Amino acid sequence: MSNYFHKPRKLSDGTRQRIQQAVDALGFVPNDAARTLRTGVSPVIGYIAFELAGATTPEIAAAIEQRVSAEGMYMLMANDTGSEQRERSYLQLFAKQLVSGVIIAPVGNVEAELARMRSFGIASVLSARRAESPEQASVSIDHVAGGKLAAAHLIEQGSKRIGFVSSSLELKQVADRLNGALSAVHSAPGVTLEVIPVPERSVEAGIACADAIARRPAAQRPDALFCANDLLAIGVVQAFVSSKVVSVPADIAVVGYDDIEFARSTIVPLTTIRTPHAELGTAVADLLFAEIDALGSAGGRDGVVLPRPQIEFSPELVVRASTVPQ
Amino acid sequence: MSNYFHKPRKLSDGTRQRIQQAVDALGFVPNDAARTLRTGVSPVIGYIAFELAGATTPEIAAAIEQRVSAEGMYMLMANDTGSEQRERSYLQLFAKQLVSGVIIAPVGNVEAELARMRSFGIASVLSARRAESPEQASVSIDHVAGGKLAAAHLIEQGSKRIGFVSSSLELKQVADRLNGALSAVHSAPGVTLEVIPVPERSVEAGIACADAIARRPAAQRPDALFCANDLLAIGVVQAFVSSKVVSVPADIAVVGYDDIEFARSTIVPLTTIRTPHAELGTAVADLLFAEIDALGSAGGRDGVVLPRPQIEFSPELVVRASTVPQ
DNA sequence: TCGCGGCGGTGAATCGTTTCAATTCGAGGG
DNA sequence: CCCTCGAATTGAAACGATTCACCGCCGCGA
Repeated sequence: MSNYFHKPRKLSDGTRQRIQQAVDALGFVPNDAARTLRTGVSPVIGYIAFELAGATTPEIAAAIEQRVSAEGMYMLMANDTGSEQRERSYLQLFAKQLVSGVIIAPVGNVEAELARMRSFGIASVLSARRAESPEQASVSIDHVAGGKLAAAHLIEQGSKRIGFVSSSLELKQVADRLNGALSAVHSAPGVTLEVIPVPERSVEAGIACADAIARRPAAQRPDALFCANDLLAIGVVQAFVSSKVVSVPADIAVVGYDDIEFARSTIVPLTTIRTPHAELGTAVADLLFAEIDALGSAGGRDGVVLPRPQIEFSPELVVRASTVPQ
Repeated sequence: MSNYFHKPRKLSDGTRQRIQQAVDALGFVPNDAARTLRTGVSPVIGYIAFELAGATTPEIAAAIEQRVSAEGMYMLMANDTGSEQRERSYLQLFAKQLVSGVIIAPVGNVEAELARMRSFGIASVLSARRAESPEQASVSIDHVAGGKLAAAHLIEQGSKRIGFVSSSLELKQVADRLNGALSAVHSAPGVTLEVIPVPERSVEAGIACADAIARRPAAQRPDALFCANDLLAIGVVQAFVSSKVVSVPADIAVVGYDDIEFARSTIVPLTTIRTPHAELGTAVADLLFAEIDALGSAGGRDGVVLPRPQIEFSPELVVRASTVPQ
């Protein structure tokens, strides 16, 4: 009866019906473990993302899922909750399960592990972070350019004293934004940049930060704030609006980062840096399929690995009322 | 060498070291497919949730993941994007993969499929929806009680004409909220409830809805709005505040639903119904492990299935400024 | 009528792990 | 010194789907 599944065209109608009945009657369920064992491939793609709750992850995941399902495959997500150890153990789980490919937006450095997995046939794409090794495919966002865009826009609007509001500069994505902003500031004479640290990247941290700034003497306040993400920016704007001491954007202009759904529907719509999530997800999925093919055809033949694509998306500036008076 | 993995205590030190070296040298990776094929179980729990982007899902997922990982197992998520067909295909994927258990917050009706899966040994817990069959374990939230709480609170604050803002009453969770609200209204003489439909449950839909209400003659406006979720409520409040025609809560009080993170940090902090997400996630995971045990020990012995637990959480009212003047 | 070719169908080997039975080895007691 | 017992180790069977080789049957052409 094995032909029923993999070579249906070779079966006569009679036999097909006979088997069909048996399948229905017995409630037969094919065993994927056996199939994977025999064929060495599984129809699933693994996606590991930290910060599931983040506003960007779901959109990316949906885009990947769409491409993956169009290919007749499945995407299974694992969310390490920011734990590097958990992240690794999920990578190993996927490796043991012989998934067809892995997409990972990592917390820690996983390139060595990915290289090892590649050596026995599991393709991977690094997402949201540029790979250090040329053999590792990646799709990332140019956050330096994003930071530069934001700062340049503020400078263009006449800001002279810019505050960069952020937590943990250890996260590369955030450090890049600062570096981009700094480069824009450096090429603009007379403009200064102050780093204003906050405990976390949340609305509440933004509110607290804005309150602190509002309490400064007016002369010591920055005239613009570039927040490391939209949550912070939303908190900042809200606090300023409520306090009535500082007006946005007249006294202080505010730029966020990410263009989350809320950004456009806050009380003062937020100028922000849009990172193309859906496009990124689609690109990641496409690249992964390319990697799977490459590994399947060339990978086995020799030890030489060609440099793999490292795609980088450029974010764009979205101007709204928080920097430009209406 | 098989003993190396499953009976390490039965090996002498010498042999263990010999194998250890071989494993390291060859870069040996165990094959989970073979293991699953042989043992009939896999160390993964499947979680299928619609609306990954929803504010509640990540928190529930994190709670489940925590319990699951404490048990030495793995949780893999699949997000159908609200598609009943995709939901089913992921259920079948998990079935074919012989996962140990499945947690599902379904769009459609999947109880028959879950029963079928149970018949060959895959345990499941229905999440966020009460099971219709007594044989199906479930953990849900009593949205009727939630709706009642919200309406009762508004009535207590003196509201007489309540508007229920929502999209698609087909979603059971939403219909329940309305039913709860209706029961509170019915027992309060002189109070009326108007259903105000919106195209979707988003901030923007809330804004549009509020604008429409603000344009009504003052006498025809409701004096309170119960929104089916916090996004709608946030939009509504923001639009009222911006319009300056209607003041919250003096003219119109607003209650949301879910208590998302934003609810407490909006310009007018939102009164809302808090559903205990983390507790729900933990309860779901605990119940699933219980189901797995039950299926493993008793399930095989006879055809009789005892009624399974159907846990129901009660939501609670969180009072903030959108209903009570400060 | 006989032979050959092709198509429909069958059976066996295989994947890697687990599990259990069988075998070997060593030690200790009679 | 030999036998027995037990622990350590080895070997083989089984899980279920796939794949491929093989077999039998039918029809067509010579």
